[in-house]
Amino acid sequence: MKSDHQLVIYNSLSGKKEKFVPLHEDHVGMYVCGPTLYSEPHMGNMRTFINFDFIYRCLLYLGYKVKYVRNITDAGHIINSAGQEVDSIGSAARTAQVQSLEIVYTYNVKFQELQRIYNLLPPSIEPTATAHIQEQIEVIEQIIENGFAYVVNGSVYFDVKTYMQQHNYGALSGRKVDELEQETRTLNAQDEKRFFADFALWKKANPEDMQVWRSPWGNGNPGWHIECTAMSTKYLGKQFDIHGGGLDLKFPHHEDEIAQNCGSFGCNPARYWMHANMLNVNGKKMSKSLGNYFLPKEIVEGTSTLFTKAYPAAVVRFFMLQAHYRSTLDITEEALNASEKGFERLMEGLSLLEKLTPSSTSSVEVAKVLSPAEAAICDDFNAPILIASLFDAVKYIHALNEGKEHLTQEDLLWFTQAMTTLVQAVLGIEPSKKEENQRLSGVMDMVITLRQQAREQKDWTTSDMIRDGLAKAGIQIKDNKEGTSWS
RNA sequence: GGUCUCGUGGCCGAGCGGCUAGGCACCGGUCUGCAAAACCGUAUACUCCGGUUCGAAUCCGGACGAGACCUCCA
Repeated sequence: MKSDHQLVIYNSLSGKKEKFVPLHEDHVGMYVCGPTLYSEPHMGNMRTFINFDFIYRCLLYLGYKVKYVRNITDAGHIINSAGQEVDSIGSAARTAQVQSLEIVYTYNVKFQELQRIYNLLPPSIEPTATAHIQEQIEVIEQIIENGFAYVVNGSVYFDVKTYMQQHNYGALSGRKVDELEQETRTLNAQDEKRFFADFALWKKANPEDMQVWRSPWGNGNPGWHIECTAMSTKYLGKQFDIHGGGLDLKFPHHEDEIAQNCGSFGCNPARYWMHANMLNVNGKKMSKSLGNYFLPKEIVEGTSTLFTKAYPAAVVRFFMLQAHYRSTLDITEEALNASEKGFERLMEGLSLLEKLTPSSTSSVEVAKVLSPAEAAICDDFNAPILIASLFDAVKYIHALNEGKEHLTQEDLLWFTQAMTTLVQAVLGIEPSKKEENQRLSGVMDMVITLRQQAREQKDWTTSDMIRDGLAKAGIQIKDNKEGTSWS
C-alpha cells in the first residue's frame, strides 16, 4: 500500500463503513454486475460503471493488484414474482427480427465504444453468460446436491424455505421472507414453484426461444442470477473481496446471488458489497420504463432534448464524480454547466502548473497539499471531497504562479506528477483536446494582429468590431497580460 | 400497503456532535481603453416541532415532504 491512510469501505452487508482488509494481501478481487445487452445502456447505467471505474482506479492508485471482473449479460430468463417470464434479449431479437446474438453483438459494440468515450478502464475480464453455460449448470448441480434446489418439469428452482433453515435469506437486503409474502401484491401464478420466494436457476425451453442450451434437465435457459455466481466463482473464487452493482440490483439479484453462493459453496461470495446509487432526472430515477432517459452518446453529441448543448464526455464524467457514489445525483443543465466551468478551471490550473518556474526553497510542504486528496480516496472513495481538495490545490497553483508561494524543482516535479496522477489516473479525466485547426488558427493569428494594431492606434471602433464579430461567430477573445488568446 | 433512504444557502453537492467543504451563480476588488476572460475576496444554509448534550445540520422521537425497493432495471 502506497498510502498512509487506512482505506474504509461502506459495506452494504453491515450498513457501516469498515476497514478494508483484502483476503490476499495487496490483491483485490472485484466483481461488478455489468449491462444486459438488450438495448443501448443509458446515462444512468453509465453512472454506475463510471463510479466503479473510479473505485477500480482508486484501488490501483493505492497500490493494490486488482482483478476486476465485470460481466456482460447476453442470456438469461427471469421469472418475476407474478410468474411471468421475462426474456429481454429474446424479445428484443424478435422485435428486430434478428438472432439474439445479433442483438447482443450490436449493443456490445456500442457499449465498448462508450467505455472508450467515457474513459473507462477495461476490466481485467469481461465474461459473457453464454460462454459460461457449463459453469452455470455445474453450480446448479451443486446446489441441487446440497439440497437447496429442486427440479420440476425441466426447470430448476432454488428452494428458499430449505435454505432458510441453515442460512439467512435477506442478509443483504434486510428483507424478511414472511413479510415479503404479504408485500407481494400479485398472487403468484407460477405453480411450478413450491414457495413464492423460490427463484429459477434453470428454465425449461419455450417453443419461441431463440437461444436454447442443453442441460441435465433438458433444453432450456439459465436463470437470471446464476451467471454472476458461476462467473465470479470461476474468475475470482468462491469468495472474493468486493462485489458491486447498482442499488437497484440489491434485491432480488444480489440477495439471490448470495443464496446461490451459500447454497453451493457455503459462503457469501463477497466480503464487501458495494452499491452505487441512481442517476435522477427531475428527482426521479432515470429508467427505461419511465422513459426519462437519454443515451451517453446523445449528451456528448448534443442530440439529447434535455439539454441545449453538447457536453464533452470528460465533463459529464467529472460532473458525476462531484457526487458521492452512494448518493443519488440529479442531472440538470444548470448543474452540468456549473461542472463544466469548474472542469475548465481545474484543467487550466493543471496546465499552468506545468509552466511554473522552480525556486531555491519551498514555502509549503507538498505532502500537506496532497494529503487531503488521499484521505478522501481512502474514505469510501469520496470523489467529491477529492475534487474539492484538487480545487484547493488549484488555488495553491495560482499562488505559486503569482510568486506568493514557491517550490523547489524537486517539489514542483513531485507536485506536478501527483496532480496529474490524481486527475488523469484516479479521476479518469483527460485534458480536453483542443481541436487543432491549422487553417483557422492561421486566420485567427492574423485577425488578432489586426485588432492589436487597431488597439495600439486607439481605434476602438475597429478593435471592438473585430471582438464583437468574433463573438457572433462563437469565438471568444481573451486579453491576458501575455497577449491575446481565443477559444 | 410493507421495507428502507433522504430532506443543506439561487443551483448541484460534501460533511454526520464543536473547526470555511467544493464547484457554479451573485456581490465587491485587481487587471483592462471599455468589456469579456482570468485571479483574489466577502456574504448567504442546514424542512418543521420536541428531546439528549456544555454544545446538533450531525444523535433520539414525532410531523410534513421527496425518492428507492417489494415486477425488469445500473
